[in-house]
Amino acid sequence: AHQWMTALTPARRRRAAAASAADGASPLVRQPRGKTGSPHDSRAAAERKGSGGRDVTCTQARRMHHQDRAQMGPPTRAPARPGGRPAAPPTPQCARAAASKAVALYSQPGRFHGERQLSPPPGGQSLVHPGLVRGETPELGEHPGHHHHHHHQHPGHHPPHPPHHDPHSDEDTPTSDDLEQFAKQFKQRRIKLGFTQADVGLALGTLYGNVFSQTTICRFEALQLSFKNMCKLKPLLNKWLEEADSSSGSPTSIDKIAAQGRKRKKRTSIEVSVKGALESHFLKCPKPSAQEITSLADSLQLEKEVVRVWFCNRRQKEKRMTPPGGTLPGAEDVYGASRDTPPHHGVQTPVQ
DNA sequence: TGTATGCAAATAAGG
DNA sequence: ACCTTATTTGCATAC
Repeated sequence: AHQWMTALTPARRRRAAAASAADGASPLVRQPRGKTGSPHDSRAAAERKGSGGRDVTCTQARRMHHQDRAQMGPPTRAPARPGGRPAAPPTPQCARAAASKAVALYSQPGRFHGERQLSPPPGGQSLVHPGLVRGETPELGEHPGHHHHHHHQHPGHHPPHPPHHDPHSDEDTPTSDDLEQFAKQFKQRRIKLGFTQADVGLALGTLYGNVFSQTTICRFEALQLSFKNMCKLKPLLNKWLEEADSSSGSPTSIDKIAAQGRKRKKRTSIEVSVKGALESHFLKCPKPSAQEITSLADSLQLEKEVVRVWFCNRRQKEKRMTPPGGTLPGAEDVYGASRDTPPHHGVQTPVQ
Protein backbone atom coordinates (compact mmCIF):
# COMPACT_ATOMS: atom_id res chain seq x y z
CA ALA A 1 0.00 0.00 0.00
CA HIS A 2 1.61 3.11 0.38
CA GLN A 3 1.77 5.47 -2.26
CA TRP A 4 3.48 4.79 -5.32
CA MET A 5 5.45 7.35 -6.86
CA THR A 6 8.01 6.80 -9.07
CA ALA A 7 9.89 9.28 -10.44
CA LEU A 8 10.40 12.63 -9.84
CA THR A 9 11.20 14.42 -12.59
CA PRO A 10 14.51 15.70 -12.41
CA ALA A 11 14.64 18.84 -13.82
CA ARG A 12 11.28 19.74 -14.65
CA ARG A 13 9.09 20.05 -11.71
CA ARG A 14 8.13 23.42 -11.38
CA ARG A 15 6.20 23.85 -8.52
CA ALA A 16 4.85 21.27 -6.73
CA ALA A 17 1.53 21.03 -7.57
CA ALA A 18 1.05 18.14 -5.83
CA ALA A 19 -1.21 18.19 -3.16
CA SER A 20 -1.09 16.43 -0.24
CA ALA A 21 -3.27 13.91 0.32
CA ALA A 22 -3.47 13.40 3.68
CA ASP A 23 -4.92 16.01 5.53
CA GLY A 24 -8.39 16.02 5.78
CA ALA A 25 -9.09 19.44 5.24
CA SER A 26 -11.65 20.47 2.97
CA PRO A 27 -12.21 18.43 0.09
CA LEU A 28 -11.92 21.07 -2.31
CA VAL A 29 -8.48 21.73 -2.65
CA ARG A 30 -7.90 25.22 -3.35
CA GLN A 31 -10.14 27.93 -3.17
CA PRO A 32 -11.25 29.50 -6.12
CA ARG A 33 -9.22 32.25 -7.09
CA GLY A 34 -7.17 32.69 -4.15
CA LYS A 35 -5.09 29.91 -4.97
CA THR A 36 -4.00 28.87 -1.87
CA GLY A 37 -1.04 27.64 -3.00
CA SER A 38 -0.51 24.80 -1.14
CA PRO A 39 2.86 23.80 -1.46
CA HIS A 40 2.08 20.95 0.47
CA ASP A 41 4.18 18.23 0.72
CA SER A 42 4.74 16.00 -1.81
CA ARG A 43 6.69 13.45 -0.68
CA ALA A 44 8.93 12.85 -3.21
CA ALA A 45 9.57 9.66 -3.82
CA ALA A 46 12.29 8.57 -2.22
CA GLU A 47 11.46 5.46 -1.09
CA ARG A 48 10.94 2.53 -3.06
CA LYS A 49 13.33 0.02 -3.57
CA GLY A 50 16.46 1.24 -3.12
CA SER A 51 17.75 2.75 -5.90
CA GLY A 52 17.60 6.00 -6.13
CA GLY A 53 17.12 7.52 -8.89
CA ARG A 54 15.49 5.97 -11.45
CA ASP A 55 13.39 8.05 -12.76
CA VAL A 56 13.95 9.84 -15.27
CA THR A 57 13.01 12.29 -17.16
CA CYS A 58 12.12 11.64 -20.08
CA THR A 59 13.12 12.49 -23.10
CA GLN A 60 12.42 15.19 -24.86
CA ALA A 61 13.44 15.49 -28.00
CA ARG A 62 10.93 13.58 -29.68
CA ARG A 63 8.66 14.78 -32.03
CA MET A 64 5.62 13.20 -32.72
CA HIS A 65 4.03 13.53 -35.75
CA HIS A 66 1.45 11.39 -36.78
CA GLN A 67 -2.00 11.72 -36.66
CA ASP A 68 -3.49 9.72 -34.51
CA ARG A 69 -6.10 7.80 -34.09
CA ALA A 70 -7.48 8.68 -31.14
CA GLN A 71 -10.09 7.37 -29.44
CA MET A 72 -13.22 8.10 -30.46
CA GLY A 73 -15.43 10.19 -29.12
CA PRO A 74 -18.39 9.35 -27.69
CA PRO A 75 -20.93 8.51 -29.81
CA THR A 76 -23.02 11.09 -29.05
CA ARG A 77 -25.04 12.97 -31.22
CA ALA A 78 -27.07 15.74 -31.45
CA PRO A 79 -27.30 18.29 -29.06
CA ALA A 80 -30.38 17.91 -27.85
CA ARG A 81 -31.59 20.88 -26.61
CA PRO A 82 -29.92 24.00 -26.98
CA GLY A 83 -31.49 25.65 -24.36
CA GLY A 84 -31.17 24.28 -21.35
CA ARG A 85 -28.88 25.26 -18.91
CA PRO A 86 -29.82 24.33 -15.60
CA ALA A 87 -28.35 26.23 -13.15
CA ALA A 88 -27.50 29.61 -12.80
CA PRO A 89 -24.40 30.64 -11.41
CA PRO A 90 -24.79 31.24 -7.90
CA THR A 91 -21.52 32.51 -7.58
CA PRO A 92 -21.06 35.65 -9.19
CA GLN A 93 -17.43 35.73 -9.08
CA CYS A 94 -16.09 36.50 -12.16
CA ALA A 95 -16.37 35.18 -15.23
CA ARG A 96 -13.52 36.55 -16.88
CA ALA A 97 -11.54 33.95 -18.19
CA ALA A 98 -13.54 31.94 -20.28
CA ALA A 99 -13.43 34.30 -22.94
CA SER A 100 -10.96 32.88 -25.10
CA LYS A 101 -11.95 29.71 -26.33
CA ALA A 102 -13.94 28.21 -23.93
CA VAL A 103 -17.06 26.89 -24.73
CA ALA A 104 -18.04 27.08 -28.07
CA LEU A 105 -16.41 24.23 -29.56
CA TYR A 106 -18.39 21.62 -28.18
CA SER A 107 -21.47 22.97 -29.32
CA GLN A 108 -21.51 21.13 -32.35
CA PRO A 109 -22.83 17.96 -31.65
CA GLY A 110 -21.82 15.98 -34.24
CA ARG A 111 -18.63 14.81 -33.73
CA PHE A 112 -16.13 16.07 -35.61
CA HIS A 113 -16.19 15.09 -38.93
CA GLY A 114 -14.32 12.38 -39.90
CA GLU A 115 -11.19 11.66 -38.67
CA ARG A 116 -10.98 8.77 -36.94
CA GLN A 117 -11.21 5.75 -38.53
CA LEU A 118 -12.49 4.19 -35.94
CA SER A 119 -13.46 1.10 -36.02
CA PRO A 120 -16.29 0.21 -34.54
CA PRO A 121 -15.84 -2.76 -33.03
CA PRO A 122 -16.75 -4.75 -35.68
CA GLY A 123 -16.57 -7.75 -34.20
CA GLY A 124 -17.67 -7.10 -31.22
CA GLN A 125 -15.50 -5.98 -29.01
CA SER A 126 -17.24 -3.85 -27.07
CA LEU A 127 -19.62 -6.14 -26.21
CA VAL A 128 -17.41 -8.45 -24.87
CA HIS A 129 -18.17 -7.79 -21.52
CA PRO A 130 -21.68 -7.76 -21.01
CA GLY A 131 -21.20 -5.62 -18.23
CA LEU A 132 -22.03 -2.23 -18.91
CA VAL A 133 -21.05 -1.46 -22.14
CA ARG A 134 -24.22 -0.60 -23.44
CA GLY A 135 -24.64 0.94 -26.53
CA GLU A 136 -21.53 2.46 -27.15
CA THR A 137 -20.52 0.96 -30.13
CA PRO A 138 -22.89 2.34 -32.22
CA GLU A 139 -22.13 5.36 -33.18
CA LEU A 140 -19.08 4.94 -34.49
CA GLY A 141 -19.98 4.49 -37.70
CA GLU A 142 -22.19 6.98 -37.87
CA HIS A 143 -21.38 9.91 -39.46
CA PRO A 144 -23.15 12.88 -39.54
CA GLY A 145 -25.50 11.47 -41.51
CA HIS A 146 -28.45 11.33 -39.89
CA HIS A 147 -29.32 8.25 -38.84
CA HIS A 148 -30.65 8.96 -35.79
CA HIS A 149 -30.15 6.07 -34.08
CA HIS A 150 -32.62 6.90 -31.88
CA HIS A 151 -33.58 4.28 -30.02
CA HIS A 152 -31.02 1.98 -30.18
CA GLN A 153 -30.22 2.46 -26.82
CA HIS A 154 -29.68 -0.75 -25.55
CA PRO A 155 -29.69 -3.44 -27.80
CA GLY A 156 -30.68 -5.80 -25.51
CA HIS A 157 -30.76 -4.59 -22.32
CA HIS A 158 -28.57 -5.84 -19.99
CA PRO A 159 -27.66 -3.00 -18.16
CA PRO A 160 -27.99 -3.16 -14.62
CA HIS A 161 -30.80 -0.94 -14.34
CA PRO A 162 -33.13 -1.52 -17.04
CA PRO A 163 -36.04 0.00 -15.53
CA HIS A 164 -36.98 3.40 -15.98
CA HIS A 165 -35.04 5.82 -17.70
CA ASP A 166 -34.32 8.57 -15.57
CA PRO A 167 -33.22 11.09 -17.76
CA HIS A 168 -31.08 13.02 -15.69
CA SER A 169 -29.16 12.45 -12.74
CA ASP A 170 -26.58 9.97 -12.46
CA GLU A 171 -27.44 6.59 -11.80
CA ASP A 172 -28.32 4.53 -14.57
CA THR A 173 -26.52 4.77 -17.63
CA PRO A 174 -26.77 8.10 -19.10
CA THR A 175 -27.26 8.65 -22.71
CA SER A 176 -24.66 10.09 -24.87
CA ASP A 177 -26.59 13.23 -24.90
CA ASP A 178 -26.70 13.34 -21.18
CA LEU A 179 -22.99 12.99 -21.04
CA GLU A 180 -22.47 15.62 -23.58
CA GLN A 181 -24.62 17.97 -21.75
CA PHE A 182 -23.12 17.21 -18.42
CA ALA A 183 -19.61 17.67 -19.67
CA LYS A 184 -20.46 20.96 -21.10
CA GLN A 185 -22.15 22.12 -18.02
CA PHE A 186 -19.39 20.83 -15.88
CA LYS A 187 -16.79 22.76 -17.72
CA GLN A 188 -18.82 25.85 -17.57
CA ARG A 189 -19.31 25.64 -13.86
CA ARG A 190 -15.73 24.75 -13.22
CA ILE A 191 -14.53 27.80 -14.97
CA LYS A 192 -16.95 30.03 -13.26
CA LEU A 193 -15.93 28.77 -9.93
CA GLY A 194 -12.40 29.45 -10.79
CA PHE A 195 -10.92 26.00 -10.80
CA THR A 196 -8.57 24.52 -13.28
CA GLN A 197 -8.72 21.02 -14.63
CA ALA A 198 -5.79 20.10 -12.49
CA ASP A 199 -7.50 21.39 -9.40
CA VAL A 200 -10.43 19.18 -10.06
CA GLY A 201 -8.30 16.16 -10.59
CA LEU A 202 -6.58 16.73 -7.34
CA ALA A 203 -9.76 17.40 -5.50
CA LEU A 204 -11.16 14.13 -6.62
CA GLY A 205 -8.28 12.59 -4.88
CA THR A 206 -9.02 14.08 -1.56
CA LEU A 207 -12.64 13.58 -2.10
CA TYR A 208 -12.59 10.02 -3.09
CA GLY A 209 -9.21 8.71 -3.03
CA ASN A 210 -8.37 8.57 -6.59
CA VAL A 211 -6.64 11.43 -8.08
CA PHE A 212 -6.96 12.15 -11.71
CA SER A 213 -4.70 14.10 -13.91
CA GLN A 214 -5.43 17.28 -15.68
CA THR A 215 -5.36 15.22 -18.81
CA THR A 216 -8.22 13.08 -17.77
CA ILE A 217 -10.37 15.96 -16.71
CA CYS A 218 -9.57 17.64 -19.94
CA ARG A 219 -10.60 14.61 -21.90
CA PHE A 220 -13.75 14.25 -19.96
CA GLU A 221 -14.77 17.76 -20.77
CA ALA A 222 -13.95 17.27 -24.36
CA LEU A 223 -15.78 14.00 -24.49
CA GLN A 224 -12.73 12.18 -25.52
CA LEU A 225 -13.08 9.25 -23.26
CA SER A 226 -14.91 6.11 -24.05
CA PHE A 227 -18.53 5.99 -23.29
CA LYS A 228 -18.00 3.61 -20.51
CA ASN A 229 -15.26 5.66 -19.06
CA MET A 230 -17.37 8.77 -19.24
CA CYS A 231 -20.09 7.00 -17.35
CA LYS A 232 -17.67 5.97 -14.72
CA LEU A 233 -16.30 9.42 -14.14
CA LYS A 234 -19.46 11.35 -14.35
CA PRO A 235 -20.69 10.59 -10.87
CA LEU A 236 -17.39 11.56 -9.38
CA LEU A 237 -17.27 14.83 -11.17
CA ASN A 238 -20.85 15.44 -10.41
CA LYS A 239 -20.19 15.03 -6.78
CA TRP A 240 -17.27 17.38 -6.93
CA LEU A 241 -19.41 19.88 -8.66
CA GLU A 242 -22.02 19.79 -5.99
CA GLU A 243 -19.42 20.02 -3.41
CA ALA A 244 -17.76 22.84 -5.12
CA ASP A 245 -20.60 25.09 -5.55
CA SER A 246 -22.23 24.43 -2.38
CA SER A 247 -19.10 24.78 -0.69
CA SER A 248 -18.51 27.71 1.05
CA GLY A 249 -18.81 26.91 4.39
CA SER A 250 -21.37 24.52 4.10
CA PRO A 251 -20.53 21.51 5.84
CA THR A 252 -22.17 19.51 3.43
CA SER A 253 -19.95 17.04 2.64
CA ILE A 254 -18.21 15.43 5.09
CA ASP A 255 -17.05 12.81 3.04
CA LYS A 256 -15.42 10.31 4.81
CA ILE A 257 -13.67 9.11 2.07
CA ALA A 258 -10.43 8.71 3.50
CA ALA A 259 -7.80 10.12 1.52
CA GLN A 260 -6.18 6.88 1.28
CA GLY A 261 -3.36 6.20 -0.82
CA ARG A 262 -3.05 6.34 -4.40
CA LYS A 263 -4.81 3.70 -6.13
CA ARG A 264 -2.95 3.77 -9.31
CA LYS A 265 0.76 3.56 -9.50
CA LYS A 266 2.42 6.61 -10.74
CA ARG A 267 3.44 6.35 -14.28
CA THR A 268 7.09 5.55 -14.59
CA SER A 269 9.04 7.52 -17.08
CA ILE A 270 11.64 5.43 -18.69
CA GLU A 271 14.70 7.15 -19.85
CA VAL A 272 15.59 7.18 -23.43
CA SER A 273 18.71 5.25 -23.02
CA VAL A 274 16.97 2.69 -20.93
CA LYS A 275 14.33 2.41 -23.53
CA GLY A 276 16.95 1.72 -26.06
CA ALA A 277 18.33 -1.05 -23.96
CA LEU A 278 14.94 -2.58 -23.51
CA GLU A 279 14.26 -2.32 -27.16
CA SER A 280 17.39 -4.11 -28.06
CA HIS A 281 16.59 -6.90 -25.72
CA PHE A 282 13.20 -7.14 -27.19
CA LEU A 283 14.61 -7.67 -30.59
CA LYS A 284 16.62 -10.50 -29.31
CA CYS A 285 13.96 -11.92 -27.17
CA PRO A 286 10.45 -10.64 -27.18
CA LYS A 287 9.38 -12.86 -24.43
CA PRO A 288 11.95 -13.13 -21.74
CA SER A 289 11.56 -15.44 -18.83
CA ALA A 290 10.89 -14.22 -15.40
CA GLN A 291 14.44 -14.74 -14.57
CA GLU A 292 15.67 -12.73 -17.47
CA ILE A 293 13.31 -9.99 -16.61
CA THR A 294 14.57 -9.88 -13.13
CA SER A 295 18.11 -9.57 -14.15
CA LEU A 296 17.38 -7.08 -16.81
CA ALA A 297 15.43 -5.02 -14.37
CA ASP A 298 18.23 -5.17 -11.99
CA SER A 299 20.72 -4.07 -14.49
CA LEU A 300 18.63 -1.20 -15.67
CA GLN A 301 17.62 -0.30 -12.25
CA LEU A 302 13.98 -0.56 -12.84
CA GLU A 303 11.42 -2.49 -10.94
CA LYS A 304 10.86 -5.89 -12.21
CA GLU A 305 7.19 -5.24 -12.66
CA VAL A 306 7.96 -2.24 -14.76
CA VAL A 307 10.11 -4.29 -17.03
CA ARG A 308 7.58 -7.06 -17.26
CA VAL A 309 4.86 -4.66 -18.18
CA TRP A 310 7.12 -2.98 -20.64
CA PHE A 311 7.53 -6.21 -22.51
CA CYS A 312 3.84 -6.87 -22.44
CA ASN A 313 3.11 -3.48 -23.85
CA ARG A 314 5.87 -3.82 -26.34
CA ARG A 315 4.42 -7.04 -27.58
CA GLN A 316 1.08 -5.43 -28.00
CA LYS A 317 2.63 -2.69 -29.97
CA GLU A 318 4.37 -5.19 -32.13
CA LYS A 319 1.12 -6.80 -32.97
CA ARG A 320 -0.43 -3.57 -33.78
CA MET A 321 2.38 -2.74 -36.06
CA THR A 322 2.38 -5.99 -37.78
CA PRO A 323 -1.00 -7.03 -38.65
CA PRO A 324 -1.19 -10.41 -40.01
CA GLY A 325 -1.75 -9.51 -43.48
CA GLY A 326 1.44 -7.80 -43.77
CA THR A 327 0.05 -4.50 -44.42
CA LEU A 328 2.13 -2.11 -42.63
CA PRO A 329 0.33 0.46 -40.90
CA GLY A 330 2.57 3.11 -41.92
CA ALA A 331 2.09 2.78 -45.44
CA GLU A 332 -1.35 2.16 -45.97
CA ASP A 333 -2.67 2.77 -49.15
CA VAL A 334 -0.02 3.16 -51.31
CA TYR A 335 -0.88 1.04 -54.04
CA GLY A 336 -3.51 -1.24 -53.32
CA ALA A 337 -5.38 0.78 -51.15
CA SER A 338 -8.26 -0.57 -49.71
CA ARG A 339 -8.40 -3.90 -50.93
CA ASP A 340 -9.24 -5.84 -48.17
CA THR A 341 -8.59 -3.90 -45.38
CA PRO A 342 -11.52 -2.08 -45.30
CA PRO A 343 -12.23 -0.90 -42.16
CA HIS A 344 -9.37 -2.11 -40.56
CA HIS A 345 -9.61 0.26 -38.19
CA GLY A 346 -6.41 1.02 -37.69
CA VAL A 347 -4.55 -0.81 -35.82
CA GLN A 348 -4.78 0.76 -32.81
CA THR A 349 -7.90 2.04 -32.05
CA PRO A 350 -9.87 -0.04 -30.47
CA VAL A 351 -12.88 1.50 -30.04
CA GLN A 352 -13.87 3.56 -27.66
C1' DT B 1 -0.49 29.94 -17.40
C1' DG B 2 -4.16 26.75 -18.37
C1' DT B 3 -5.23 23.30 -21.94
C1' DA B 4 -4.85 19.80 -25.54
C1' DT B 5 -2.48 15.54 -27.08
C1' DG B 6 0.91 11.78 -28.65
C1' DC B 7 2.83 7.79 -26.94
C1' DA B 8 2.72 4.39 -23.77
C1' DA B 9 2.61 3.02 -18.70
C1' DA B 10 -0.66 0.67 -15.70
C1' DT B 11 -4.80 -1.97 -15.18
C1' DA B 12 -8.74 -5.00 -15.88
C1' DA B 13 -10.45 -9.34 -17.04
C1' DG B 14 -10.30 -14.08 -18.83
C1' DG B 15 -7.12 -17.73 -19.41
C1' DA C 1 2.55 -15.70 -11.25
C1' DC C 2 2.58 -14.37 -16.00
C1' DC C 3 0.32 -13.88 -20.74
C1' DT C 4 -2.93 -11.64 -23.82
C1' DT C 5 -6.26 -8.40 -25.25
C1' DA C 6 -8.74 -4.16 -24.34
C1' DT C 7 -8.77 0.09 -21.86
C1' DT C 8 -7.83 3.58 -18.74
C1' DT C 9 -4.87 7.04 -17.38
C1' DG C 10 -1.04 10.34 -17.27
C1' DC C 11 3.94 12.00 -18.29
C1' DA C 12 5.81 15.42 -21.19
C1' DT C 13 5.31 18.65 -24.08
C1' DA C 14 3.28 21.04 -27.81
C1' DC C 15 -0.36 25.00 -28.14
